[in-house]
Amino acid sequence: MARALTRRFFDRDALTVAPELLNKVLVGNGVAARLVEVEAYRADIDPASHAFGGSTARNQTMFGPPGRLYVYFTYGMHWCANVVCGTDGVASAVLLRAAAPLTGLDLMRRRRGPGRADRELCAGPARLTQAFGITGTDDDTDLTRGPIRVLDDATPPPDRPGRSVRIGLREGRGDQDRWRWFVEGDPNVSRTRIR
DNA sequence: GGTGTGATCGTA
DNA sequence: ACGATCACACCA
Repeated sequence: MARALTRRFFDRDALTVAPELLNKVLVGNGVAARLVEVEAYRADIDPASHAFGGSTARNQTMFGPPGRLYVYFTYGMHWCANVVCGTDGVASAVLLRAAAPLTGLDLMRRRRGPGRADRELCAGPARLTQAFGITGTDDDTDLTRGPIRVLDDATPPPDRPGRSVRIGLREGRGDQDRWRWFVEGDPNVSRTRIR
């Protein structure tokens, strides 16, 4: 029996929430997948965060209540989805980077393009949103109540999750930045190209 | 397995 | 000008 995560779950530091999101189930728009890779972003100490420079029209959602989707458009063609966290007074979020498809694989394949291997459906932040049909219209929707939710089906996060620096960033790297967590050995973890 | 490059446009 | 990316070409 699966329960939707409540606002209380997200009302904590993104660095605490991120590893606990591993193995939770993202469900909505006719599909479901188990989260296997996430990254934390924190505007106060994090030059890589979209909110590092303060509030703008684009990053507004990150300054709002926890448990909402922050969806942004990037590279002129891709959408990426985050869960807003509640770190007090700090715009923070967890980027959903990859998931293992559970149900609705036909629908995912229809959205992603025919002939995709199962492991290519949700292995990457923009692939995941495409497989789920998530776009800018889903920005600021409530993940604890809305059509898209995160479920706890009593599968615990890994005891020893994989951990690394974040992917694709030029800013915000350092010894303190090992804010990417993933399920070690899962074939749906995204290809990691660190620049 | 890996690396290199073009696509494409909102944001700062 | 560049990006919290992807797909495909090509090499190994």
